[in-house]
Amino acid sequence: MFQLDLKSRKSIYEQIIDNIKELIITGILQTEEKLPSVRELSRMLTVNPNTIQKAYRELERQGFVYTVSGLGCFVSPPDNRLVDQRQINEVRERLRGDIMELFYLGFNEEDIRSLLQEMFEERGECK
Amino acid sequence: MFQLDLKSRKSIYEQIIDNIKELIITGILQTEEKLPSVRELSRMLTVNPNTIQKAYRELERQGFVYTVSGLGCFVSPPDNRLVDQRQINEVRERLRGDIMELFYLGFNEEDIRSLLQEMFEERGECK
Amino acid sequence: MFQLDLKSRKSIYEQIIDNIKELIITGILQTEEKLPSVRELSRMLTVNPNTIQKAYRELERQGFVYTVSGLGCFVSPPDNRLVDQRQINEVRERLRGDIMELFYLGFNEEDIRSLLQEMFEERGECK
Amino acid sequence: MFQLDLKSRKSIYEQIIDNIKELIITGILQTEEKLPSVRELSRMLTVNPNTIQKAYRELERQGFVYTVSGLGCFVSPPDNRLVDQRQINEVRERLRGDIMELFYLGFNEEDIRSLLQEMFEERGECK
DNA sequence: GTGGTCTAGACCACT
DNA sequence: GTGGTCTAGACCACA
Repeated sequence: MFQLDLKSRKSIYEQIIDNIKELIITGILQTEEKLPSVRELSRMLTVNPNTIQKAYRELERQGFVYTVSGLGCFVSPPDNRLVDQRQINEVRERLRGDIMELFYLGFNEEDIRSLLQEMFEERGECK
Repeated sequence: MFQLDLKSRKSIYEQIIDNIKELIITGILQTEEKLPSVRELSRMLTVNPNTIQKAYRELERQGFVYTVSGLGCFVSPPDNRLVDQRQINEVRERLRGDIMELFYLGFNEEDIRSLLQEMFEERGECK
Repeated sequence: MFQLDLKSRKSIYEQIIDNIKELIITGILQTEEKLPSVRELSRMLTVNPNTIQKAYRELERQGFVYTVSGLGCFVSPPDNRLVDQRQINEVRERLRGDIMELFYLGFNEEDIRSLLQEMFEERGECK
Repeated sequence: MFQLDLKSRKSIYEQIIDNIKELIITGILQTEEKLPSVRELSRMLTVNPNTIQKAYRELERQGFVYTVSGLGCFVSPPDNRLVDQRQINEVRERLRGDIMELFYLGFNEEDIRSLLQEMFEERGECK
């Protein structure tokens, strides 16, 4: 399904959230599709079940998945997902900082535009 | 100089790093300019000196400033920046995640491109 | 594990770094082996935990260990070492200074060569 | 005469000591040759005179130079220099650590031997 | 349990 | 004055 990077500074449950989000956003996990159970994913990633639980709970809070007691965890339809302006602003600010840092690292506008294009194409493929 | 957001999930020293980075990248702090001393900034932000020093040390590690013991902390000239591939990859990955999140939040490619253009223009102004 | 020299001019955290580096380089601490936790080593050496953490963080920065929050600190596999030219140059310069000092202290080229050979053999043994 | 590296982690007075030691060891500054006066060197390096003073005093303590009141500071003849076993051991230990670190950074015995040879030749030239 | 952050306050070396 | 190190002790998030 995906790999964790223990060496990363990101905590494990954040990595799980981000990975699953990405699988949903790119459409690899489709609406209403069932996610692996907590215990199953726990075994797959050799990670403490509590950690998986915490990630699932946060994904639910953000509206990406919903849980049916006794059945499991499923991908929400897109319009159930929580989209608030605050979240958009957060992403924008992060994006802004990263763009500035790329400039600082020697990238120019053109470089960044083609980097973006690359990412668009990469997304096109997984969709 | 800048304000801290104590409610932020970012730690204080990270906020300091990001703020100073931005002041340097946008040219508000110029090459060889002296940063406030550890104690001075500590007073300005009412933050413990150790926290400031931690931020300064990390900025030094990343090549944004250099420190002369007994004199203070100064903005590095651009060519002394530590540009290693690892750093670039980190930014790329963050950028990638943000772009994907924007898609999820309802942005399309065109929206993102104009967002980028906005940022380029904003940068043009402060330069 | 090792002893600190409180009379040394080297700071405590530097001594810790150097000692652990040596344990790793000589293979006494093996790849993926867990280092003592911050608090544990703190107790072993009767040194403040902050000081240990500073050492661990620097070792991480240099690529000798990696940290998993909540789990502990582990020896990096050799290929994850951060080998940047800057680091090599630092060692070279130190080496150069030491060689020159040996000349000054009355050693000649042959003396230094056999000193080197001694060190090679010593290393052969611990490997 | 020589350049200081303000970005270095070494303190300024240590850099001055090391540089002058090297000039003496390599013979660029010859026995009985007069060193620049404190004020003169202070201007040359744009460094506080107290810092120069401190470096000269330490060089004197180590036996590299001697001071004649009212006349200046002169290079000592080699046999006046202070050579104690403790000093030799310090250098040896540093050397040992550096060699080990080179191994860790991917150098093998042969690499190190030729590195050494390089340094010998470099020294031959300045002598 | 683990690491990560922060404060308050002390002491030292260097400029 | 400057930065650098260290301690003691607190609180948080994560596994």
